[in-house]
Amino acid sequence: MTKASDRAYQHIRGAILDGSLVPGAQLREEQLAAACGVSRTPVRDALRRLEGEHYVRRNESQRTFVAEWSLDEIEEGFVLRSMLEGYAAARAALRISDSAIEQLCTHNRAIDAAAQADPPDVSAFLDHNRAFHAIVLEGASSERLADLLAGIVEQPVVTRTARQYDRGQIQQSRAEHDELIVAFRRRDPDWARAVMTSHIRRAFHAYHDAFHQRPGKR
Amino acid sequence: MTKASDRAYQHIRGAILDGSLVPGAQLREEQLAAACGVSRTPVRDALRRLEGEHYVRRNESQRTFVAEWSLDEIEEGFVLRSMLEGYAAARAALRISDSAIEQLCTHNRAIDAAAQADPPDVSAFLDHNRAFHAIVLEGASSERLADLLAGIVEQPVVTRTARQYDRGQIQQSRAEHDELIVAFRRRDPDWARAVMTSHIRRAFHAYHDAFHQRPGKR
DNA sequence: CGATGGTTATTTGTATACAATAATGTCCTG
DNA sequence: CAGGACATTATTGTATACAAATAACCATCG
Repeated sequence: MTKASDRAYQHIRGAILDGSLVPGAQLREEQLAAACGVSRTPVRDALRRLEGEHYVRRNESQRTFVAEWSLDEIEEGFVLRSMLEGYAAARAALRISDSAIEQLCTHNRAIDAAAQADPPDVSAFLDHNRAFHAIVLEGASSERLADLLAGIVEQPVVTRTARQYDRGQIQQSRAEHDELIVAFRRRDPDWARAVMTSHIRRAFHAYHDAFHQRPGKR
Repeated sequence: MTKASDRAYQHIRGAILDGSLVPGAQLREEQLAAACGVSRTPVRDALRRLEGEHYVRRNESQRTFVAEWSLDEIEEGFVLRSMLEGYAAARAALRISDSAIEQLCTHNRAIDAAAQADPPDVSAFLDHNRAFHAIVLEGASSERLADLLAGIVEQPVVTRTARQYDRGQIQQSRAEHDELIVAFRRRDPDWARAVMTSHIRRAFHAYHDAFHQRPGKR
């Protein structure tokens, strides 16, 4: 997108991700336009894009709201993500370049460092974790698959989960990444798929524990 | 969407599906606006929507073209569709209502009739086949899944394939649908998934035969 | 007191004018 | 004649005014 419409997109998306726009809140084009310093036209573009990426929803009379997620919908997201990202890992096992595998190692070393920092550097973990998964997806070299996953992965609620990861959970992620790297080195698509599926599945349970079992604890 | 923007969407989408807008053709907003009898604003909305559904693509300088599909991309579409629609069938096996199963039977009887007509009524087959798959997806009761599949299923090239189905292929489809119905009656998600995966996979080979092996024959 | 109808206010949809950017063509120069 | 700078044209992006649709409000009636 170009300048103004991109600015609106970043602004609104950022506000949703950092929680200043809460789920269920109504988004008025004129108000957003004022907040972003642009006119309604690029705001409308941004809202359509955010709707496609499931950050916002529109009701039957075309009014726009920050998306609210039920537990069922969130779990369904994790199931779909594990299926698609597992498939991505399988494809990547057969296609990823050695240099890309090296990059995976680099990011995973950074994740290890983030885990060992005191206190653990969760923000660094999030960044390198994101980069790690992006490289895997890139290695799958399927635009269509990347497109499907783009609409699933970035849920504010999921990001908030990972933000609460403790040292042990970060180390566990790192270990799973390491196993994936070995599967890649062996060019074993079935193994890669299984590791990735399990990795995502574990993330779901981390989310579930954090927000539905014993919220706030541990 | 509302009136004008919906009209533009239908018009452009229809022109792509019936081939009057060929893959690779550039779409100019002003020209489309004139053709649809609306202004550029709703045309822009329609193009964004069609971009999300992969009917059109935009190049790096924001110009829009009718999407072109490589063989690899088409096969990838079939793979993803078999995976997701297989999962939909598995979910549906555990959730679909008896009355929905009855509807599936009705549509499949209509497909049988279409196969036995002389000449086979391919158009009726396409309609009832579409309805059949829609009911399965409905039975899966996952909005998110429905959303992902929406962006994959309706490829002009795929529709063109099915339009060339002969009597035997229609009968084969009907038989696979019947087996799926039995799997639903037994509430067996694994069976349902396997049948659906196989069903889609066969469709891919029908496409491949029709357009890449011996075009026009059989 | 609740429901219903109509009036007002709010919000989104559309058209249009103008600005910005990319593509195209032309003319000069080596 | 090739290549490149510049002017011209084509195309998309943005702002704004107005129209249409929807929701909110209030009064009136049962």
